[in-house]
Amino acid sequence: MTARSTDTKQEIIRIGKSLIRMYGYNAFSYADISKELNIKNAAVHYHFRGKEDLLAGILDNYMEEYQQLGKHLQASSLTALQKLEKFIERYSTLAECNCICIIGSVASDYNTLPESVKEKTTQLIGLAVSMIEKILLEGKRKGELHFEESARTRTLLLLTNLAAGVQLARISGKKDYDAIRKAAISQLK
Amino acid sequence: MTARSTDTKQEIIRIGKSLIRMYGYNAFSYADISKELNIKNAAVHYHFRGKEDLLAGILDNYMEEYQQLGKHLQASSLTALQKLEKFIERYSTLAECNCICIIGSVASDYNTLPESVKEKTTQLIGLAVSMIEKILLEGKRKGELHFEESARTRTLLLLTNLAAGVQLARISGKKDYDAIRKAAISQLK
DNA sequence: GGAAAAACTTACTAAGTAGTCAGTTTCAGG
DNA sequence: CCTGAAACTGACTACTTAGTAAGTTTTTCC
Repeated sequence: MTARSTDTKQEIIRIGKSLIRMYGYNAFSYADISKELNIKNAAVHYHFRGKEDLLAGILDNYMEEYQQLGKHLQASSLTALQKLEKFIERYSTLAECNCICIIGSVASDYNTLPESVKEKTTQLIGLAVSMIEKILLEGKRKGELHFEESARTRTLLLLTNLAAGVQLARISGKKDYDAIRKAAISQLK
Repeated sequence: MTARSTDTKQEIIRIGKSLIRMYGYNAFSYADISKELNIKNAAVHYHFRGKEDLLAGILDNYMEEYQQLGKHLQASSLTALQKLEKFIERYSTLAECNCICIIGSVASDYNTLPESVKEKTTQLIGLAVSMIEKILLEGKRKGELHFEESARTRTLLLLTNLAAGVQLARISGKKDYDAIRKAAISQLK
């Protein structure tokens, strides 16, 4: 909104995060960002030399977000199930605004991403997986959650249900996402 | 390869199908197709007036493919589990060539697709879902497969595991896809 | 208040995009 | 063999893209 503010860089990332989940890496442009911020596209280039630098910034931001969420959940007094539901809530929010998750977005566009950021996508997924894995293990230990496969495999099953669930929700509607969400949770109880 | 052949139109669709699963709708161009076929981009426009017509052709082709597969499986003497594995095999092939499935591809790019083809994506997913649903129902009836949720919900769980599974495989490797595949099948036994 | 650094604009480039149209080649059928 | 339709080429357009360079405004801090 207000140009020439000290947090333009953060605003660019904020809008970039939204655009990449809404349209994907190849379908948004510097013009989309500069228009929304009422600045010129050269100003965006001032903060992020190239599109791959912007993508790197966006991914770094998501990693901080995930790490913060992980710490927050770990320090909380919630049950494992409640922690899991807190995480899943993020996806429910996405399903409501026709967005897909950042993981599904970069995974879909992976073959077109600049080499310099591919490694970051691996790290991001690693963060998300280990966060869920910890919650599942805690839940199993405390007898709150039940599953037979390894915690990692269970994590992958849940994460793919959610990631593709919000993708599907765009086309076949939010009801399908809700069915997936409920079934995925009840499988773990 | 050979230009001026009578099946240029089919060749365009063949290459388009590959490109859309490899890079997504927004990341391939008429130039990619014309180069591979050694023809000019105007020739591609001769067969498909615009990119949205090409996408429509690609989706129609996938629908035929699914319908044919559905009939073929129904007429076969395979067990429900074997039918399911035949379907899942398609995804394993995708995971090996860094491709994602057409459903995940159009779902990821959905917000950027021309309005005229959005309906077709709904139909395509409907076809895939009902095909798997039938197999699951048959398996349950014959006592070969076991699940508590509705067949449709079970179908959605499986389809999302597979669709996001091949997406994830691009980044974190094929091992994760294999773990998902095995777990998803054994859940139904 | 003045200098230096940060933030931004103006004005541009080069490349790639889908798409058009007039003309040429190829091919099938009478 | 000739004609007409189908398939394709050559040469273009209008537009969008990421990206750059030089100059201007704003902010910070001594």
